[in-house]
Amino acid sequence: MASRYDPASFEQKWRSRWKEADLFLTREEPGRPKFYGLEFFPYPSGKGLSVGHCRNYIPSDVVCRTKFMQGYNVLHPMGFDAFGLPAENEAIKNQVHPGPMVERYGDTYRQQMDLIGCSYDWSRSFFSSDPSYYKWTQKIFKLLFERGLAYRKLAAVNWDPVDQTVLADEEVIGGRAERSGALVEKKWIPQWFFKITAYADRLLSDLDKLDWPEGIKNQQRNWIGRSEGVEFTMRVVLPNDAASENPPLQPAEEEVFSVKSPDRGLTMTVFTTRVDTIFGVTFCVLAPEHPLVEKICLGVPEERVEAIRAYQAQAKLLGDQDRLAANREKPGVNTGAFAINPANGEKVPIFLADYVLMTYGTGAIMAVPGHDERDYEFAQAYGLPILPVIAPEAGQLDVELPFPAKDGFLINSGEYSGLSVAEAQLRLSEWLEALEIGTRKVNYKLRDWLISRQRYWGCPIPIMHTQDEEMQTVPDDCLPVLLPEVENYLPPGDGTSPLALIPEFVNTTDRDGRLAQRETDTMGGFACSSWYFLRFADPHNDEAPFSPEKVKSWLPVDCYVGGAEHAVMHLLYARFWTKVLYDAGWIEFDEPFLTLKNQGQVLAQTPYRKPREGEVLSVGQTGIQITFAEAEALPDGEVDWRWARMSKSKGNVVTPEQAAEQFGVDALRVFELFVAPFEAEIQWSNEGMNGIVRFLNRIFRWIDDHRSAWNPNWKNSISQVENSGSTATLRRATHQTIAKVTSDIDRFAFNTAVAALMTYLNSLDDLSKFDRPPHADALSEAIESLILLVAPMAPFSADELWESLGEAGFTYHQAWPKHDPALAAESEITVAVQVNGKLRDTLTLPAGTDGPAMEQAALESKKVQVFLEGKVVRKVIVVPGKLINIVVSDA
RNA sequence: GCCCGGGUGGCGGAAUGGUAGACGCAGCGGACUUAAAAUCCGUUGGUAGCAAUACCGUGUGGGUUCGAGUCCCACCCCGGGCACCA
Repeated sequence: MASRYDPASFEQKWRSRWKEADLFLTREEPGRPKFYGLEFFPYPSGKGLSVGHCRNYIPSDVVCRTKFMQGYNVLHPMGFDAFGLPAENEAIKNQVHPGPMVERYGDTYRQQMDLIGCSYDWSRSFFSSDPSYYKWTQKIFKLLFERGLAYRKLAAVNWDPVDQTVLADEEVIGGRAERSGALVEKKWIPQWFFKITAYADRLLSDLDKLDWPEGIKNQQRNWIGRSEGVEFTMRVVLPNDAASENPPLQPAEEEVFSVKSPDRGLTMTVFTTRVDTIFGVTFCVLAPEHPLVEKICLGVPEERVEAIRAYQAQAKLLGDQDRLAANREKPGVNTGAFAINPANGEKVPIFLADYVLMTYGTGAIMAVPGHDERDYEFAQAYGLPILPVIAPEAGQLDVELPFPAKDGFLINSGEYSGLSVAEAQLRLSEWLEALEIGTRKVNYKLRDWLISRQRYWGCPIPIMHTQDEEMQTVPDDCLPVLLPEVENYLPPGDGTSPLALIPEFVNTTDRDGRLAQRETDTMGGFACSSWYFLRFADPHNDEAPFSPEKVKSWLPVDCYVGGAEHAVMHLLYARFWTKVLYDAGWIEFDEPFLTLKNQGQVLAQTPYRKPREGEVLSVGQTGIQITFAEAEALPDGEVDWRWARMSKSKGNVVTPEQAAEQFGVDALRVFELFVAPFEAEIQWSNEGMNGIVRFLNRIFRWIDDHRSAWNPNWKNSISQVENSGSTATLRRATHQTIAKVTSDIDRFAFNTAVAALMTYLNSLDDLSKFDRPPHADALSEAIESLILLVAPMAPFSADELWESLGEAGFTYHQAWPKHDPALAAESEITVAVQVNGKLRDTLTLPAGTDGPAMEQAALESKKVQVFLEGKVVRKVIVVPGKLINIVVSDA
């Protein structure tokens, strides 16, 4: 009999029974509400799951199990993000083929997820590397291509000279390859992009309708980086170009930067968000690779050209990371050319400097050193004039520069002086527009999504290059373009894809039957994870990526759970694809994830020590991490134990297998739910786990002690039971707990839900203080409620307890308890009595005591009267059922 | 530098503007035991007091309010993200 929590005796039994019964097969009964609970698509690493990863899966599982018991049709699927660089790199390291390797790793994940009791419908599972899945990834690529949202252009990639391979941006940290540690070089290769910038505005504005953590939404807003400003054209004059001294202003052109033939006068277009500072322009800056530089070189003296060329060469060598390094002095070069400020006709020098980026705005700026910190630094370095044109107060002339703030008034700005910044921005933009040299414009920091990888292990891009150098999509009936089975998939090292070395793959025929060559790039892993949540609704469809009806019945995802590290990449890409599919009419919603939750990490005690003589700590490093064996060997005082994120490299990982062995799965689950709020970090501790084991033990014992009272038909007879004494007390506790646990799970407050169950258990033990035990039906209600309320959190124990009552089947199939507010209501209220806001007494009064009666009882209190002596009562605040505050003052 | 979070007992944490510290861990006292473990009961913010009780307490300083951990302003510290985007 189950008299204590002995997981070894029942866990495996229930795991097998759930499997035999296909317990978690998705129910699709008409007439029930639906709930789609999903966790981030994991890449199955060879290291397996730690109890840290479980923090993602357990809470989500609790919600899905609860929703099912509440009568929902629940979709709770799991699959694996198998394509991509992490898998390929690991396979290279192990000298195996990535396909079988990843499948093996996925199986391990699945076993571990089953171990911890996740309620996944495995019949819907897939790997993103399955041809039956990536066929449809290719189909969606074609849709993007056909809608003009996938294009190919020459672009710089991150090249790792040690590993001889291209790296994704996220594999480059601080300019160095994450794995090899080599300085990443720039390499120019034709690349595929998705035109996510076309959706920038919608991706930004639709954030407002999502129930996501504010921090994540903010990160996306920053990443998209919308800014409103003005783009306008400036005339460019060259030193030996006397003819162009005073030509008329040319109208603005459509293109981003307009370059005109020298005989008609050169112009440059700049973008600014601070058109109000236009009178403060003392120079202009072009990005080093700006096309106008070529024209300028034709009209400046030879020594200038040499300096320009030298600077361009130097700038080209620098990787982006070096360029963006903090606190770096700003190098640049004076071109010798000048721009004319349209506001005041002044001639200012044009510089080249790499602090201006060719990839943002027009690649050219008007520099206002008085009101921009970057321009200020540059002006100081090159001895350029710095002029104040905005002051905190109207008319104030002594402004401390740089003054970048936007709340101020114009000075030194001709007829615009005295206006506020906002007013001046409006008037000056209108003026530039009227002159037809400028236009208001919105720019985004967001860049197009670089999708191609010159690597083997990815979804092939379904494009053919014809003999006429056209690009054709592979016809639907030829999909999928299968990834060829090869022995050697190593990158060749020259920046081409390994697929390019396989003639049988490359050579094909185009739609007209002529010879053609396949695209040999593959898609980065983020493409595959941008639609997997749709496939789960209809995972075995071989006619289409999904049937619109099935997607309509399950999507959007009601609750999406994963780590905050995917705040921008995956979540932005998935939103983008969803909007494209919506625009194409494939689906009827344009946001995939209504609610998003980020779980906190799991930290473990990790040993560090102080640096020894001769050891130098790098910036930000506060100690030297040591192994547990080293820590053992050192004297206590020399080891500095800190909380650090669990990771294999730190040697502080606890696996779910270890936790299950030592404490049982249910203890693991309840611990992770209880020890801190869902979003917060938790600290792994064996003492904490022991506390949970104690709690589970007490549940088993209490139910064992009261099993003789169990009446399976209590629901039919309990309404006849007199509700008084210990029976009333018990039923009140039961119904209060049902209410609390239900609402806490609903709001992801699992820690307080567990606490409520612990409180409940304490009150069950207190029942022994009554002379008469509660009625057997009330006890039965308590037994059943307790088992069912813990079931989503500790499902193995719940089923074991349920069976120990003589009941058949699974708690998963029982209806979630409902609370009766009348039974939950307190018969007495505890009222706080304050004098001048300080607590002086608490009174116990019958529930429903009205305000005046409360006030009277408070004034009669002896403890209170002590504080009223010699005072005058000015006012009495009464919060019915809660509190009385008597405001007094000296007489 | 900018943008988000967050500072509450020895520790993890709880608290729709209304009794701060629920619940748990650790500690202390006791019961059971030959003993220990386990279990059970009690106790535990600080200071003073035999006690009743009083005073002080939610990072710091102000403010709003009958009443502030909670709202507002300024600042300090910690964690995370972004970082020359004109």
